[in-house]
Formats: sequence, C-alpha cells, structure tokens
Amino acid sequence: MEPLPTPPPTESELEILQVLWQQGPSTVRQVNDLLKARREIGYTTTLKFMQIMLEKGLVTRDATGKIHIYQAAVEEASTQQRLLKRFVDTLFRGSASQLVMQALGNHEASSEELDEIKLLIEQMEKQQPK
Amino acid sequence: MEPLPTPPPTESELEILQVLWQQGPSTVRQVNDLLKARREIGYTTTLKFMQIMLEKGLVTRDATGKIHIYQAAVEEASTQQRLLKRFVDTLFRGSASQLVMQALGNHEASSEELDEIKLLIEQMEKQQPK
DNA sequence: TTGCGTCTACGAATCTTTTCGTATATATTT
DNA sequence: AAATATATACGAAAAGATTCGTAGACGCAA
Repeated sequence: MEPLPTPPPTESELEILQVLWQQGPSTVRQVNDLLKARREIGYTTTLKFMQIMLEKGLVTRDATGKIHIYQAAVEEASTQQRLLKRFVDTLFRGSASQLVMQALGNHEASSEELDEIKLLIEQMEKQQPK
Repeated sequence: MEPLPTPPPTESELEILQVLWQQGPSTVRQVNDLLKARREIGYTTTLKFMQIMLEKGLVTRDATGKIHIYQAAVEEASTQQRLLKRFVDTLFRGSASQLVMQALGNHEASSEELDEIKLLIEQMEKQQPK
C-alpha cells in the first residue's frame, strides 16, 4: 500500500512542474499559455504531458468539472534534491562544492543572497566541524 | 569557417567525457573498463558512443595506429557551465543561489571547501557590490 | 597457415521522449 | 438550431538516445 515512488520527471515534465509549483493548481490551458511564452508548444502536447504525469503520479487533478485542475504531487524541494544529486554526480563527480563554485562564479547573485549563503556556510561549519 | 558549436552531450556522453577529462587521452577499451565499474555496458556500445561523439565534435581522435586514441574536444569547465545554466534555469528558475543553498544544505562539504567558498563570496562582494 | 583475440565500422532493434492529429463531448455564440 | 470554440482522450508518428549483433581487418600464437 506504499505509494509508488514517482519516477524522475523528464525535462519537459519539469517545465510543467515548474509552472505548477509557481502558480499552484492550474488548468492545462493556463500551463500551456505560460509554456508558450518560453517556446513553441501545442496545446495537446501540453495536455498529453500532463496526462502522462498524472499516470506517473507527478501530479494529481480535480476532474470534477469539465475543465480539469492539476496540481503538483511532488514537492519542489525534494525534487530539486533528487535531480541535483544526479547532476552533481554525473557532472561534478559528486563534489557539491565544485558545483557551488561554478554556480557562484558565473551567475549573478545579489549581495543579500550572498550573505544568506555565507550564513548558511557558517551554520554548517558549527554543526559539523571536521 | 567557424567551428560548429558542439551540441550538448547526452547523459551517456557525459559519462564518457567525465572519463576523458579525468584520465586524459584514452582508448575505447580503457574508457569501457572504467564505465563497466559503474554499470553494465558492452564494449561496442561504448565504441558507438565515442564514434557518435566524434561526429558531434565532442571528442577528437588519433587514428594513426590501429588502436584509436580519443580525447575530449570540449573543456570540462565550459561544459559544466553550459549544462549548469540549463539546469538552474529549468529547476531553479534561474536562481543560482537557490541552487547553491540546496547543494550546500544537503551534501557533505569539508570545512576547507566551505572556507574556499566563503572566500569566493567575499571576492564577489568586493567586485560588484550592488 | 590456421585459428584466436582484439580492433573498428556499421546497421538496426529497442526504448524513451516529444509532438501532434483526430475523434468526441460539451459549452457558447449567432 | 447551427456554427464555433474549447475541453479531454487516445493513438501513433517523429525524433532522440541507448544498446548490441555482426562483419571485416589485423596481429599474434600455436
């Protein structure tokens, strides 16, 4: 009776989760409109994806009315976590800090964000000083 | 006459680049042996990948002798850069620091690494204080 | 020289992901 | 009511990625 572990979302599925995480429960139309802002994509394509995601358990939907309302069934943070791990493993040989350096070195980050990160680091150093 | 921009490597191709970056110029046999340490994979599969990568321009090879020697044709850092950007965009809505927080918060990092990162942050703050 | 091991080349099967056409139902407008 | 617009469902094409079988070349050992 355990809920099956959801498979990792594909890239396209991630785009959709992204929207659902940001916007909350949405219709296919709403999701598609936002996706179209980023790239060419047909309505039925988006629909199909969301149906597949439903089967996979990545989303749930309210099909009470004629227009179905979808919402993410997986958490943003834990999903990021899973994919980040795989990413770090295959591209940075498991070294998170290597990735951090790359990420910080080449992207913009506000000084508030930087401060926040420094704080985080200090906390980590206190917790597990080795 | 511009060299065509190489397409982004697939996941399997990344595994191979990983090996080439780490080991330097290698034969198919050498690469395959290392890959097999991680997972099941046939020799001709690896060979095929490396031939495809040659076509794509991801690797070059010295085919002087009977046994060809391959080496990475793309830099590790810039490849990480490209893929990291896409990753951050689709999973963290473009916020590198969001990713950094996740990465630091959930992976082990030695205090030396953390110090290094703190240093990097301070340098960034000096350079572009906004 | 015959046979075994190892190499590259290549075609093609398989699997996954992406994309969309078409059918059908149900509202909404004229 | 007929035409138009907008839904979902579903099949299947198209595109991409992975995997391997088989063939042919070459070197080396028996």
